[in-house]
Amino acid sequence: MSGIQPGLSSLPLPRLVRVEQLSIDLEYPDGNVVQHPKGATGLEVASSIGSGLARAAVAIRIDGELRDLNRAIDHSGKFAVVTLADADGLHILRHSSAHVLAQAVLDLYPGSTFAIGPAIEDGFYYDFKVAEPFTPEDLERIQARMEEIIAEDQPFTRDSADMDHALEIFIDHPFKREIIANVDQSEVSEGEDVTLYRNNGFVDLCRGPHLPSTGRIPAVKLLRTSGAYWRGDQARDQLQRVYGTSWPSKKELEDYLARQEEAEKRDHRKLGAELDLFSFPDELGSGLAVWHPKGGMLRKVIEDRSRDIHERYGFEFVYTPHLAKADLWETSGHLGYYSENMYPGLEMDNDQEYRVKPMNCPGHILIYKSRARSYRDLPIRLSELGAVYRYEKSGVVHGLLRARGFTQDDSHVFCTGEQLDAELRMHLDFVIAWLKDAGFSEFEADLSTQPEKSVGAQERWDFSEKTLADVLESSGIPYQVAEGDGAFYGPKIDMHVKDAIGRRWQLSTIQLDFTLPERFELEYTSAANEAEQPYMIHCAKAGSLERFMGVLIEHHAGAFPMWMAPVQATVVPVADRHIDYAETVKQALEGSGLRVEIDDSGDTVGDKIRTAITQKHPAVIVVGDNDVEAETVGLRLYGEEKDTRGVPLAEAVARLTDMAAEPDL
RNA sequence: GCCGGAGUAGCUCAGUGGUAGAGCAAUUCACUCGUAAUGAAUAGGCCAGGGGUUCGACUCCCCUCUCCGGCUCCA
Repeated sequence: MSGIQPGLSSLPLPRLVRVEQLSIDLEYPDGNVVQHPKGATGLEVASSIGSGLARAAVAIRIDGELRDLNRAIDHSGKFAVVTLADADGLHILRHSSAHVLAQAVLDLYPGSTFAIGPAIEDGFYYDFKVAEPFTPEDLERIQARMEEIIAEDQPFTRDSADMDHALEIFIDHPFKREIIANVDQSEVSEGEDVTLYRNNGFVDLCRGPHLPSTGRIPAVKLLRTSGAYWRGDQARDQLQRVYGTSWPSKKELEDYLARQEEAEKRDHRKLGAELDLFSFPDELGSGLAVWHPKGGMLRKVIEDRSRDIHERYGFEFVYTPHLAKADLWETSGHLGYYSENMYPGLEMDNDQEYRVKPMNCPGHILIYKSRARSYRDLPIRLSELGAVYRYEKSGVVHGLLRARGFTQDDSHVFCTGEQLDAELRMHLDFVIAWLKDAGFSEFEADLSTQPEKSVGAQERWDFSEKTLADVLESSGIPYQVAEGDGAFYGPKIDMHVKDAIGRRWQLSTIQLDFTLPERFELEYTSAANEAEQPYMIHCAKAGSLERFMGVLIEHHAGAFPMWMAPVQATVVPVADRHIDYAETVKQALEGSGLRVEIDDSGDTVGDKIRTAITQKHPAVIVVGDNDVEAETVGLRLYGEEKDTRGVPLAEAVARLTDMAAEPDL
């Protein structure tokens, strides 16, 4: 591949210092001032201000609008050179890479046709309809052809066509014709019905901008293929999608691939097996997990924490069965609109059908309804670690993140309209406290509002949405409004966290529900002695314990904060004669509530330490002759390469106990 | 559910139309060791399950199950 050299991201960008009638001066951070004539093309500008920038420049921004580098700039001088170091530059790089991909595929597979090929986060893809699905060998062939096209450094040129001409150009490409037919005329410039980009005979429908030429792609790699529906619609053609990534330098490509590998190492399914936390035995069925003792301890710690914090926030604990009569699910409406996700009914002798619960709400509602409620009873806050079963489609099951059986840390609050604001504030506090304690520090919320089809009184929607927005606003948590993205039964806040390697996960959800109180005819008696319908808030702070723990495993890469680690310390006796003392040490630690194991295998010290570190135990305590005599230990903490020897036992216990303390409630 | 890939020892993976292999883990023995792998020996398999082709199938074909990567879905 030819083109740009590494290190461009450090290039100094000029600032505009003077605009006169005939010229523009740009001053570089190093004080160098360069002049060039007004009305020059972006390419000329870039050339006139230094060869480094000329090589780095991929586009130009004029008055905020991105343009191809080789199109003339305007005469205002309000422009900025865009390089691959910019987000816009990267986007252009990836979009241009997608064009090269399409060009390569159309070259190599005559008769194939292409659909869309956008830049996406970290890369790009292109969708094709081909006679045979791509194989891994095809991917290599396509990559090789792409590299040829890049080596040929074909210039990208912009062109436009009227509708009829464009339809003619893409006569053999029905997906393109469909796009052309749907072009929104309000979005194209005057005189150009559609814009096209050409390079060396290849032409694609595109708004641009593009790199000046194919040779400006420094590093590109195809990653995988998959099926994808045309326009995301299951009922339409299934196309072959090719994913790839491209970067400003080979180094950055390699770094990206290394990050992907790092993410793979954190995969909770892999760590779950390595750390002996859980498994998904075939014998149970897809999406059904068993928790092994280590994972079970981790889960117990999290469940205990969940109960403690629920109690602190004023929730009461309830228990509801896993089965209920079909009638209940009829009343709740689940059989009407959720039955695809429900396990089939169990027929009983007396003709009674039972269903396994996919949600906990109806059970909690029955508790509410078990007696008449007064406004004096509200708010009622019920919570349960409730196991639910949902028949997820076979292709979507994904370890703990998408299982068929899972446990929600579910709660339902029933309150009056006046109480809604305070309740929602409490929920948001709760959720943030919970997530922070688990080790997350970056949060983003989505506020999803009323969709087109919805149920419930409009005034309730308006009031609730406003309250949710107020609560979010005063919390200071960054959020975005997902207009129309709410459930049909109510608006909601979804809380996302960023993990240690920057991925975004949705965990907590706080949802209003206007339909269940209606369907179950929930009431309370107001101060005015009138029957009122309560507001109902669903909330899961972790989401599901399984999913939460899956995310935790990936976030911490299996090295949990000490308070949740299933084994907090491993005691390693140097030789068999030290086992008695190791036992003493273990008991001392256990006396302070620590979870401790002794490695009394016949392995060498080095081997035992290796095992403990591989298992990511927070502390390794080595005891030998010196320690027995002096009542000391050798202490080595996870992540530290050096140990500390001769630590008095009492001090080690105190230190570790301190380190293992749960965050304050 | 859809498209593609895969399923061989507990794990990671070789392998071939002619009766199955390695490393790690396990077990046993020796070693008793001071901070990331002590040595030797042993054992371990219905090659995911079922059907077919063949003199012969782990290998080729079909079906099922499970997993992986995506798509779609996650009222």
